[in-house]
Amino acid sequence: MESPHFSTKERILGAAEELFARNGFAGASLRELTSVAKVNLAAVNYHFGSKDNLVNEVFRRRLDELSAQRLDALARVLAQPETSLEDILAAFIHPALLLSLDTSGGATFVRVLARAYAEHNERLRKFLSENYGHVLKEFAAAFGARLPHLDKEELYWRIDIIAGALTYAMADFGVIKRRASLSDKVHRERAAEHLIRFAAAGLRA
Amino acid sequence: MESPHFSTKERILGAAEELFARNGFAGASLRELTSVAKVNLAAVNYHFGSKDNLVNEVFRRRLDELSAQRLDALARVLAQPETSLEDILAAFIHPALLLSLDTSGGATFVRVLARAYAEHNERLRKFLSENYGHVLKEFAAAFGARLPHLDKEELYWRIDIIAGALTYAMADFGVIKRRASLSDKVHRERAAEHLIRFAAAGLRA
DNA sequence: CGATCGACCAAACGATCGTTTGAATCATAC
DNA sequence: GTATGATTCAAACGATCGTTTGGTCGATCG
Repeated sequence: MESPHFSTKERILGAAEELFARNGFAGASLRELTSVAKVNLAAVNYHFGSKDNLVNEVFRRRLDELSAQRLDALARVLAQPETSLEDILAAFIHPALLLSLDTSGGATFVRVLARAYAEHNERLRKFLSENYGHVLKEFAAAFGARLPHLDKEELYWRIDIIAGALTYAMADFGVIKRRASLSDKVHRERAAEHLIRFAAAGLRA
Repeated sequence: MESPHFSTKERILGAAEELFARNGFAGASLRELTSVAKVNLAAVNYHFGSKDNLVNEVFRRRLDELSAQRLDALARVLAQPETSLEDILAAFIHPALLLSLDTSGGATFVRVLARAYAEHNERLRKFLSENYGHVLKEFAAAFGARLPHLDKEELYWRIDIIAGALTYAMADFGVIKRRASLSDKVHRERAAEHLIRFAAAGLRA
């Protein structure tokens, strides 16, 4: 699964990403995880202290860059003379799309992200909120400035729905499978286009 | 939690609904479950055979009626001289809204439903698809007849996004909490209104 | 060379899991 | 009243979980 020239910590993180996506956090055992990573069972506690902290590090490895890319893209479109809702939505969605196209684990991580939304794990939610909550806040402000006809409550509702739909779509949660003739790349790019148009229309309604 | 005049099977189903919503299917142990239900540990295997089958029965208890109500509502709006997208969406969403307002476990069950979407449990997905997949098929046909400008692929994508957003919204997945001044009933009714308008606009785009 | 320290390993720890067992208890029918 | 079948019960089963232990390996340095 993971080439042997990766370090022990990297192999553990890679296997964790894989198994967390497939079986959830509680459903992935350290024994299966260390077996996939080809490391000793005790290596997880040695390098990461505990399984809980391993979960945190799996997120930190990807979210630092994803959040930076999203904020970069947002700043870039806000610097334009005119910024459409579609631009802001693209700034949010495209970095996640790029990550989902990454062949070295990024695609798997997007599914792990969806797991985090779904499981109500209070410890994990706190970690994510404390470390990456400011990203959502900045996007909410950008939307709000361009939707003055929506009061704060209604705006929050719609952003909430968009975040849910995005998570759902990016993680391939749906029952409908892509057509075999379409490559994964094309499949995901179309999903992003649909989602942006869908969300923009919903926000303006 | 559950009044003692309920039968053992009913107390088990009620406690299972509660704990599955809070901790997921794998995360809810039979020991905590039977403790909440005030029944013996062995009662689950005696009355339901296994934990897996208990999960199935928790769904069957609610989904039979929910599916019937959705199909009833769909047939009713399709019998009208003119049927809008909003009508069809309401036929899908309103029964779930009613269930989420039910104070005797229905509200909890909606969160269990969202768990089923989130967890990729193959066994459970197969059970749900085999028993209730025809409902989604009928709604897809109704949408498709009114959206001739969308090819099949695009239509499926949008319905998929709507189903995800609905699941997300109804289960109160979002981080944004409702204002304390709003009652739960008003809160959920507004969510349904927003979702219907949002989804209709997205489908027409 | 011997000492040192981080990395790795097999093995075991205590806890918890779903499930099974066999006896006790209850209601119902004769 | 007593036999019968369904239900409930305490207790234990084997399996698996995250974690810890104590020792071994191997590179680095004085």
